Amino acid sequence: MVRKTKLDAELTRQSIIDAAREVFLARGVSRSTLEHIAAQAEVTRGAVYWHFKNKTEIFHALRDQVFLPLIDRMDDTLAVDNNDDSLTQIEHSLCDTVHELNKNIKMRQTYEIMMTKCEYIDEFATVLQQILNNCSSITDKFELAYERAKSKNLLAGSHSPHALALDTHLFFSGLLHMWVKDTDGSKFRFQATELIKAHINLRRK
Amino acid sequence: MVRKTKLDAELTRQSIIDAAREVFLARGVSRSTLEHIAAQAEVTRGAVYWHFKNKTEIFHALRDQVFLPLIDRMDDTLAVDNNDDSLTQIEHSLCDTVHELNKNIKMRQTYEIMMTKCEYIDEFATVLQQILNNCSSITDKFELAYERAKSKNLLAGSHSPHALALDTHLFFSGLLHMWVKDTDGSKFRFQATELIKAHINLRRK
DNA sequence: TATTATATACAAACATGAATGTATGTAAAC
DNA sequence: GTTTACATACATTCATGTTTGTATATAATA
Repeated sequence: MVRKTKLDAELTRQSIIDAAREVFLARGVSRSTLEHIAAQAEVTRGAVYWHFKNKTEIFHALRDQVFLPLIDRMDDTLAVDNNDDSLTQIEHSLCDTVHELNKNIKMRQTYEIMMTKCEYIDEFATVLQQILNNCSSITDKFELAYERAKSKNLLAGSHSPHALALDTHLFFSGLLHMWVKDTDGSKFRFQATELIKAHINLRRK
Repeated sequence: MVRKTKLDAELTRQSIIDAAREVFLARGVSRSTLEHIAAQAEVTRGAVYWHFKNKTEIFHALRDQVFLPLIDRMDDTLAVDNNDDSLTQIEHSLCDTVHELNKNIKMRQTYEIMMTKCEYIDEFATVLQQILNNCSSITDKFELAYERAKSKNLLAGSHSPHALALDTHLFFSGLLHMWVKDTDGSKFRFQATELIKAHINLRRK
């Protein structure tokens, strides 16, 4: 078989991305060769070079497919200003993210790659900056939610929504990092939801 | 010059480690070659191979020099059961770590390498496990300190020392990650101390 | 103490493998 | 007939590990 239909080609492209995810996860980005990826996708390097300029481009394609949607999703669950308890809303947003990571293997693997199997240098360094930006966007959403909680008199103590939001953001960053590193699930994954609840309960009146 | 005195040789060894830190930071561990490191240390690869088996061994030497001491230091500041306010003790322990990272360039660079410039695969994977272990050791120390705080009736609310310790640990993990990524210091570094204070104040009665 | 032997601390050269990118070939889709 | 979607072959670079050479520090010996 040689020349495929457009659909076939798109499937090939996707299978290369999927293969890259497996290979990156197993060998780390830098030690993964295009030959590894091609073999895993059951094509030759020719196909890989046809669809992608180089390994970096595959990496970015992989990232865009699952990482960005997760950010958007968090944004969404936080944005809605329904008449729910705002603290519960934050809690749900965090739990939802963890839940999504739990059930979505591709997303989980991609996250693991991005956090522990790649080096943020040169062309990857910009990714770090993007992560920081996404983070401050999410922190802003937290802050708004905490402000709503404050105005509804749901908060214990008299802490500023801004400080609370930063604290929650750092907590969740830490949780995600540990969640990813805890591959056997014995330390964090099994109790992630409880940790989130406890974190939010610290703030409840 | 060829054969040096034992002291000279030790200086050479150290300069190779220092060179590796610079090179790792600039190019990432995987893209750093022994030639790069040798050049930075102003020796040849012959010297590098004399002192180290390979790049991995240099990495571990680098890590042991600054990473382990930092863990020990945290352990120490937390272990003492003086009659200080236990919450302040935790706060000081965290601030002290941040302060150390601020003033100790080598430590800061090494931390940055370990967090964003290396891939945790194969021989490095064990490092991840060690990190997790160190973390739970520190979490235990937090928990003991929170128990002391509770018995002295310093805590707001009725949260368990265990939950508080985990929350603090995750907060601090997140903070360190962001602190490292925030290389220009505009988002986290400048207010790390305030963030820590705010985190602890959430717990104060 | 002077001489000799040996191990040390590298430098320099070499040999090898592996990854990359490119160029070319080709059969089927359009 | 032309372009597409690859496979195959080729050229080049580059990093690694090893081997060899060598001047000197240091230990052994006389």
